[in-house]
Amino acid sequence: MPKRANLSDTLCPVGRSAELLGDRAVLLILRELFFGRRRFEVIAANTALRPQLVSARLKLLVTEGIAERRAYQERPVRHDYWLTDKGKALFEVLYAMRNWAERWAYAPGETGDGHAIRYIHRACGADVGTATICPGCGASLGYGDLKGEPSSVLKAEQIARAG
Amino acid sequence: MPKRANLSDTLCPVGRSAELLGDRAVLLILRELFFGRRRFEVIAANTALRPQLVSARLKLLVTEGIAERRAYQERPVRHDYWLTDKGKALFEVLYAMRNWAERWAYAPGETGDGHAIRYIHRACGADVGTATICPGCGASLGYGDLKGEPSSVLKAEQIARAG
DNA sequence: ACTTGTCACTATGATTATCATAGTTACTAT
DNA sequence: ATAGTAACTATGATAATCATAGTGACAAGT
Repeated sequence: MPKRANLSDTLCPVGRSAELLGDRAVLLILRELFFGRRRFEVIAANTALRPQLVSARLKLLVTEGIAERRAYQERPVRHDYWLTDKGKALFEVLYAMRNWAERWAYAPGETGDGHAIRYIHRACGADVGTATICPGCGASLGYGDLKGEPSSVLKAEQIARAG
Repeated sequence: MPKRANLSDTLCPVGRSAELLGDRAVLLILRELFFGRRRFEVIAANTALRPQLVSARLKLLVTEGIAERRAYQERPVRHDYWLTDKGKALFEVLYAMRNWAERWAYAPGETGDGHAIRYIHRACGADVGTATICPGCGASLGYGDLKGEPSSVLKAEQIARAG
């Protein structure tokens, strides 16, 4: 591709988000980070992206202040990637994407019964479905409040990919 | 690019959404459709995307059941594009993207005072800020409930693009 | 000491999506 | 007959992504 027009200089907030999020690799890597998978090889395996792409996008996420590269051990030095606050704030976007897909992107029965990923409100244990306000206790829901639980069919796929 | 791996066959809902939404052109065109801009030339001008791209993505959105191509006049036949229910359901995603950018993607003072786009709850007139529940009346907010009002600086940019 | 293994990448060459610019089709208006 | 508009399509150049392979730094095992 030629040099894409840069959207960072538009004043439109959707345009600015699109500059970052309008990229499959970025979205998949963010998904991994939100699932707590922080290591390069794990991310590459789960997303099925080539290492150069993972490398390039992680660098981008770091320079954009969305992820942070940390050494998790010395000798040998090994690094992993953590979401910053700016990165964690993207949870609402990924959650909205998940909610849309749960409703619109599956054939009937494809996920077994119920959702491909169930989200549980840690504080009260309620299955929140696709809500942004806990149907059990009324609390508003953000990253950290929820625990994602893949359905058995999705879990099987993830194991196949990792293996 | 070579044939990308297709994400539609993953069971992960974020992956399925990413297959569609992980594309700058798709996001920008959706933004236009949500703003009620339905005609090819208008979309192309506002997004600054080349007509082939607009054409290709609109076709994709139609085959995915997200947009619908309608004739708005005969003699000469002219078409425009409307969001379907499946498309309208993507509002939460775009709204989350806007909310994230309003908080994280601007330098201080860059939008004048306040947000780049203000959203007003049609029913009660309250400025909802970045909420998903109206702070004025407590109603939950979806597409159709809100009226987007670009700030003066953003409006100026849009006029410049269209002109 | 030497092989094997792991992690986090980088290198190379092929493919193809997107770009910039221009052209097309089908009609209306003057 | 000429000019204009809407909604595209065609062509050739450029660069992002692909598939496959390789690298560097270290650890563990024989």
